Amino acid sequence: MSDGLDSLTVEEQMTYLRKGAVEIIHEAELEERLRRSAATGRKLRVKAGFDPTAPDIHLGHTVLIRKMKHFQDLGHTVIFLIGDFTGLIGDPSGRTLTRKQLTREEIEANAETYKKQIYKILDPETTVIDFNSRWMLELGTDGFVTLCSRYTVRQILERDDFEKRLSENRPIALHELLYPIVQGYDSVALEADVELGGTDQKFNLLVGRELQRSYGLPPQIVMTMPLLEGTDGVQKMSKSLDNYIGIYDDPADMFGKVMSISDAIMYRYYELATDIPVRTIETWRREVEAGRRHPMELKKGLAETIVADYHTAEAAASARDAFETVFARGGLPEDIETREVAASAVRVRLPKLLAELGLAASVAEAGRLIKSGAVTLNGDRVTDPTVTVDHASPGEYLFRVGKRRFMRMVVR
RNA sequence: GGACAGGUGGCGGAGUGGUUAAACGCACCAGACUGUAAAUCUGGCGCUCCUUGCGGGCUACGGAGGUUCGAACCCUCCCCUGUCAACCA
Repeated sequence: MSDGLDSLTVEEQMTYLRKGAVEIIHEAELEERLRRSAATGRKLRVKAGFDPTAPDIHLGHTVLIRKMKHFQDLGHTVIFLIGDFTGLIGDPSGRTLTRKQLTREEIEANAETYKKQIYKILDPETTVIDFNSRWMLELGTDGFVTLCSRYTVRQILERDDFEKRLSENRPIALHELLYPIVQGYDSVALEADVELGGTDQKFNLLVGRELQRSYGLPPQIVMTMPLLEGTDGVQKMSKSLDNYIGIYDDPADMFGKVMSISDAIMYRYYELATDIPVRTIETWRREVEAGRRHPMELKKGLAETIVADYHTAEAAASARDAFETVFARGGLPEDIETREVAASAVRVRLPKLLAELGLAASVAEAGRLIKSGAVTLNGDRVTDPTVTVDHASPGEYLFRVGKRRFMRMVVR
């Protein structure tokens, strides 16, 4: 899809880059820089920062990464910045306490994980990966103090989060105030032309502008992207809320998770997590509203598109087949995990067995699931938690817990 | 260092000596209804053991001790958070 995009006019490039963005500060500046870039051949330096502690990328992150890709498509330099120094602070949220310091090895390992994932979207040949400890450590304590002198407490406290916590009498650790400064200085060190971030990053991105100005550099253009809601459809997608779709989720999982989102949020996923043009999405939406298209079909299409993006078209097609088999026709998935167990004379109670097989979090939990009718053994619903399973002779058992947990146990 | 307020389950938030594994709400899980959607309704929501019983054991209300037949609740010390005060005495 990157073919021929570098021959677009500046107007066309602007349209391409605007897609999905919440805010661009300022459009005129971006346009000007694109124009100059076209004239001089100097590529824009586009930066986005990532947390070194959480290298598991989910669909929410891809909204930003896709935007990076758009710049890449236009021939600009994209810098994937791993905030290994910033990671010591942790972006202030009021919830996060000081994070544990990662070792060099852990950071390297996480970086590798990142690479594997982002190269599903970004071009491995041209993407620049950098670490902010590179210049932060070099800065030294004295340099850091000097850096801090360029910003005032009042300016930092403008940040909504700080203001809120202050008024609610909740603590703010001193080092949290430094986070925006460090992130802003990254833009100085990298001489960034553009910084991308989620809407929640706006303050930090703007600090970058101020600091660059203070250092006599042209202030970066700030572009914010929406935060994609998680599978619950309400809160932003995040690992800690367990409402995320990881791009490394296996095809069946990924397909199922997409299918579980609400119809209302489906269009947003289409818009932010796929490359399908907005016009097409709008057409579909109207068709659904007019009753000419079934929302479930549209959602299956979404799930298939997303799975294909991070796996393969074949994997996506078979995930769809499996989904239809299991849920539309009440059948069984093809690839049920099988556990082999040696025969023994011991009769094991079902709750304990389910816990041991990993089908329930604990024995107590398994008992509850059984009582609530969530468990079937070889297709028969079991509601008595005292049922035991015979291990004595070879045989095969098929467990189903809830709608989506299956396991086959073979006794030999 | 001082005065005052506060620290309860994933989160919010009741409870202030005795059926309190801890009200209620959110989140979460399961069931029903469906399109594995949403909404709605129902049940559940620390761990473990067994003879599954309004059963036994263990763990839990910032931490450590103590008082008591019995403590989240009272006392002591400690840790943490916030508010006020702080300098011209």
